[in-house]
Amino acid sequence: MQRKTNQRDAIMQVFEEARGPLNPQQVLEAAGRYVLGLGIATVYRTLKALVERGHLTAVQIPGEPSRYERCGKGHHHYFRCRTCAQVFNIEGCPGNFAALVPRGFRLEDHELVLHGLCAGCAKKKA
Amino acid sequence: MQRKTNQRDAIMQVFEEARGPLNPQQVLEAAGRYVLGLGIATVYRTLKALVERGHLTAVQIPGEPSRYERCGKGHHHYFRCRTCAQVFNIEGCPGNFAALVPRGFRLEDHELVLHGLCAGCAKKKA
DNA sequence: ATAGATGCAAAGGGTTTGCACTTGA
DNA sequence: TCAAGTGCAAACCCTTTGCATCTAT
Repeated sequence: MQRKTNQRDAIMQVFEEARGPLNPQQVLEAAGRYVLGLGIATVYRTLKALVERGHLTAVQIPGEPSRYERCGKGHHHYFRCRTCAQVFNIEGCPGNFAALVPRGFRLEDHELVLHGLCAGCAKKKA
Repeated sequence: MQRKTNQRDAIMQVFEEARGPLNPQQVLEAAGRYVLGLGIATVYRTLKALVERGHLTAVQIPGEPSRYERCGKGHHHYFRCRTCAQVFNIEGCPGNFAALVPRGFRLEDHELVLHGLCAGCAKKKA
């Protein structure tokens, strides 16, 4: 991560434009429009490096490959559309889950994923 | 799933004794004590068949292989220990997340995973 | 007897790594 | 110039599949 390259610029640009977390394949397709011949290995290497440098965070949606998004968006959660499989960021957090954990357990963090239909797919279905 | 076999009995027995969802490797290790020579392919095939028959459900903990547990435990969530990586079932559900979803989205389901230290690991650390 | 079930090994899909080539500084 | 960065292909890990063998009925 010492040099500025077209590949890296393209990958970072893609995350600027993203509306939700992206998986490596999506990054390859999107960034590949800026840099022809972009390889999947470069995508993985860049994602990993950006996570280590604190520019991206990994987002795990159960049953899917890792997705990534820019850091600094604050604590939030995700909504995954059952129809189009897109993942959207959700603002806000219902908060305190401490009451759920058994005696002696120490709660440090939580992840919440909502499932359903996004606005677009819900409209199409109606 | 038409015949009764030792392999299948062993695998189902393992789920009777489980305190939380198990991944295929854990099932292989546990069931392998009852049936020597049990193969991983049989585990995967049996898990898949049991899910299709409605005896098991797949549980996805972000960033990990699928885990499985018996159906009929009602709606619940999970707690994953950061130290020992075990996953525990959590009773109860903080409930209504409808307020979080953007206008036009249709909420159908949710998953919640809590992270931290289980009682055993918290005690050791203290 | 015979089709279902199993175990092995090979094949798949996603991710990582080795290595020679390219390129930014 | 020359090491960081890249692309390709091979390697890996987890999961699935093909196939010969075993076994419950």
